[in-house]
Amino acid sequence: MELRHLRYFVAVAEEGHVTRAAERLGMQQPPLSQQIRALEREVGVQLFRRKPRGMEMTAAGRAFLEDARAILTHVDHAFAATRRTARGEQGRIAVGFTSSAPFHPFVPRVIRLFRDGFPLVSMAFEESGTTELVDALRNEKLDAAFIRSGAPQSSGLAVHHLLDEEMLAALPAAHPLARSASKPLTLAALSDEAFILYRRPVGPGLYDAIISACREAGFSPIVGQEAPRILSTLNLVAAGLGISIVPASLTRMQMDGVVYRRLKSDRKFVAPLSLAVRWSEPSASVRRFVDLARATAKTFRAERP
Amino acid sequence: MELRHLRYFVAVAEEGHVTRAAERLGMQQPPLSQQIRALEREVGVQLFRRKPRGMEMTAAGRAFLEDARAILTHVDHAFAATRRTARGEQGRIAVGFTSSAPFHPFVPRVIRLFRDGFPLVSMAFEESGTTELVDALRNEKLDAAFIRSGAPQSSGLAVHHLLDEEMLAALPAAHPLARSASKPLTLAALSDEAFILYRRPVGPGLYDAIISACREAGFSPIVGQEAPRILSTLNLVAAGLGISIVPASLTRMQMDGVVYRRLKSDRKFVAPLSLAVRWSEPSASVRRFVDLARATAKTFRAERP
DNA sequence: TAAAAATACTCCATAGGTATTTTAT
DNA sequence: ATAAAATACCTATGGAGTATTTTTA
Repeated sequence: MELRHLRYFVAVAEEGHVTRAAERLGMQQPPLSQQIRALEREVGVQLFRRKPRGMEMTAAGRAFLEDARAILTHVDHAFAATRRTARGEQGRIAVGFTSSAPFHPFVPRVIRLFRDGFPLVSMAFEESGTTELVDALRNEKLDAAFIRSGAPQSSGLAVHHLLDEEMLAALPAAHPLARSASKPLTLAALSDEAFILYRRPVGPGLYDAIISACREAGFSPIVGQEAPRILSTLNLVAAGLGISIVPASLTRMQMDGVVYRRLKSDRKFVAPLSLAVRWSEPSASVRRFVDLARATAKTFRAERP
Repeated sequence: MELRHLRYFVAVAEEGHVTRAAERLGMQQPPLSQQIRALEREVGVQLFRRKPRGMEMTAAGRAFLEDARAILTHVDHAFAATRRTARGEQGRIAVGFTSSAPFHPFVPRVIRLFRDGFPLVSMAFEESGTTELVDALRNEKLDAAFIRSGAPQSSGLAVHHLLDEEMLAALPAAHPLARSASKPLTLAALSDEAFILYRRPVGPGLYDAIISACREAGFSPIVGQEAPRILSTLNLVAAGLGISIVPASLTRMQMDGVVYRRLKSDRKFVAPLSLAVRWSEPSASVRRFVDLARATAKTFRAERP
């Protein structure tokens, strides 16, 4: 059986005459007659009663007509859906991010824009440490991940740098340096403080950025506690266990007992926000997502120079 | 596009290799390759990525695979359903009956047996007068109807006689003849009574049977009230407005104020119960229903000689 | 008898087969 | 170097066309 048989059957059923159906199909009557008979032979059921003035459907024919129509429209829908999928307008995309990423207003904005632009692409989200995210990308559990590193730490992934974000000192409110808000704080001034850092394996991007910035400022930071999630560092700072350096977007979390201060340094002290995807053969919706993220980052940078 | 393309696509998708898929399909690799390319060209979308060791589906290919499988199983289901319909095992059947028919235990029994034997045939029921039933059969609103006539009153219908049912006199409880239950009642004894009859146009079968039985007994019955439904006649009898003659199965309705008495006559005084169907091209499920009704009637007659 | 479907045949488009080349690791 | 897909070319099945016959109300 071929779809041709269904198309022919529907035409004959709707016209009630082989001759008229053949006309509608742009073919001759005899081959159409033959195909209909072939169909009846294959199903093993008489679908039409031959009357001197046309064809009349049997009960079995009426039953088959419904299915035939449904199958043909299903084929059309399948084609349309596949084309949309190829264009990236339909499908599914799983997005991950490190715990610090969603605080940056850029991230929800991109997701909102993507939702609006590609409503037929369903999205799934997951938050976890950078190493887990990278693994998930490799195993195809995720399609894209917002991370805080500028360059790919391992092959197989493409890391698109989107934005640089200023780093701020997070100090306990009781700390002496928390009061003198007038003059800018230098990194060097923090050389004797215990640093509370986001644990390296879960967030190597931020960790390394802080360590190397301190090195450039001429000292090796004293690492006190290490926290598993970015918000935990703020809790530890609030508890007076040390100071930390966090991306500026964290100020959205106004936490009691924590004071943020800008850092003055000769070099810009920033943390990157990037989007990592599998290097090879990303699906069209992932490409769309990356394109949208990069374009949005550009307008974002233009908004806040 | 033809179903062939879907079958080939599914095979290649499942095997991951054109060569292996060709083997499974019992054909050679090159024509299969060509058909897959033809499919991709028609959809306008790349469904596979050609790798040095096989074919890898794209996101669009995965989307299409689901639909392709669904379409192919839909085709199988359509075939199976059509065959069942042709065998009368699936479909829909609309059954009508005159108001007196459902009291006969035969009718619910047939319906129950049909339900059990052909669970995929959905049934619809309708009760109305014989003329309406006949019209409904002609307009294909009904497929079969239980009526009370022995022969087709109009062409286009086949009337299958199923059972003969004894007719009883229904008398008001206060009536003198209602007491002497010992000696059999003759029709002639009722010649001076007012007959309450089921209105002729709604039930010509019963009406004519009663009139002609009276004629044979040597009198023309005095027709008092006419009732639109068989139960109404009993109400009128109970009210003392006259006597009536009804099929024996009506005794299932034990109505206060009505007494039933058997009739003694030289000829058997019976009312027929028949099943009417369209004469031409009944659907297989209707044929099944008729066959079952006739077979059941036979066993029924054997049970109650 | 007349309109429509079925049959008989012819033809050719194309699905499928055979042999070979190209491709990518 | 090798496995697999693509290309080139050939064959033949069967879908479609033409002419004619059969069917039944």
